[in-house]
Amino acid sequence: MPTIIPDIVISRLPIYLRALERLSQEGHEVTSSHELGKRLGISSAQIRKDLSHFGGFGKQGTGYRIPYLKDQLRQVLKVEQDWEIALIGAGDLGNAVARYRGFADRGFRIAYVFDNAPDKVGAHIDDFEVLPMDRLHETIVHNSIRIAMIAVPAEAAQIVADILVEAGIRAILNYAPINLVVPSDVRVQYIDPVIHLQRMTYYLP
Amino acid sequence: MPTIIPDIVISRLPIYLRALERLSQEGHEVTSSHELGKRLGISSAQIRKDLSHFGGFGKQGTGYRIPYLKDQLRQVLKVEQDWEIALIGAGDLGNAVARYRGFADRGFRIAYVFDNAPDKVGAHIDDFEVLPMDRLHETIVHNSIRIAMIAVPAEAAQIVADILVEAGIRAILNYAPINLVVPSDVRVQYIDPVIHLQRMTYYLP
DNA sequence: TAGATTGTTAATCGATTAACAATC
DNA sequence: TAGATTGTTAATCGATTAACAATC
Repeated sequence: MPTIIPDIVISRLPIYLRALERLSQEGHEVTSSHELGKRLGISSAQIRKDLSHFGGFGKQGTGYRIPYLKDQLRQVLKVEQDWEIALIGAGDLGNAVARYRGFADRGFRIAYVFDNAPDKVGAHIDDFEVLPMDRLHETIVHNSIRIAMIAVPAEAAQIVADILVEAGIRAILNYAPINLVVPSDVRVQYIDPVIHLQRMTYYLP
Repeated sequence: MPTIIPDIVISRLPIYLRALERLSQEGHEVTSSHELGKRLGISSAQIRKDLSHFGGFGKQGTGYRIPYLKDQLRQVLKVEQDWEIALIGAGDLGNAVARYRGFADRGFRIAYVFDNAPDKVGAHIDDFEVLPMDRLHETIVHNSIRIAMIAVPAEAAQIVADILVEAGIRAILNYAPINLVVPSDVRVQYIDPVIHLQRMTYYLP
């Protein structure tokens, strides 16, 4: 697409895609901006507007064919094939992330797990072996990995991020509760449950 | 405060608080909207505007005293004391969440863990015992729990949410990758790593 | 005092919504 | 055809930014 799409639009596409996958599972073949909006608590106008940035995916009178729209969104988001991910940190959280079944079929596959604790290196989590941190750089470079997840303690997160960026990582999902400093062409997303909780307590009596 | 504060402002306050905690740890006593903004990639004007909704926390010429501002933000967000949380789901993810040390000192404490798998009920995760699901309702009511975290498979999440709402839960942090339907006076926040990843792949070449 | 930085106002920018012609 | 729903335009709404007087 020629014009630049607002990031806030991009941020909603995965939500639409997730809802469409759910609708598929429930046996639906077709949906409408109205139905989707009601499920998601979003106005139907916004959904139509968002989708129209990428083309006309629907039909007047009938709505959207779910398999087609899913496919189109996957293409837009570039998740038709699986991206290999490097996971750094094999503690409780890293373990849980490594075992999480939810990445499959949604565009991602954890390919390598790293840690620097001597008692963890060489251990197995399901099918993969925990690799030592000194193999991090070479592994990323060699396998052209573009995405990494950080699941190390806050103190180590920035150091890990620096190595990742240096090795060519361009997208980081950071589970450590600190802000990372990275070059502007590297994207970072944060997962910090406390941030979400604090956002809700404001409204509690 | 009399006027209603935009939710987008509220959503940034926990980020500010986290950054202030970090600055404290690094030994800073004072900061400015400019310094804070540079760290967070937010304009200084926005930070001043956001904070000014709740009062004048700074001093012209010198900026903000960090301990004072932290304190004020904690009060605004209602996280000066710890909220007790019920965690539902003691699988890999539930385990990792239950063991996570990051809730302490940020306003939260996991108080109860539930699961319905016979091999998990009665087991211990650190100091707490996994309770059976049929004790969920009574435990929440009895202890006036207001916040819950859902870490069960997607198929079970809505059923669990219904029980939680019925029992008086008013804020839910949902780790299951589905949209929950709840009454409008119940807040839900979602943690789905795939959503964040898909938001980043759009920008990858 | 001079320099710095706040809190706030007004201007700008951008996102959401309402409405409707097009059309399946 | 009649009913439904899209894609899009224009209007509204809200959020961000720029600028500056106040003042530490």
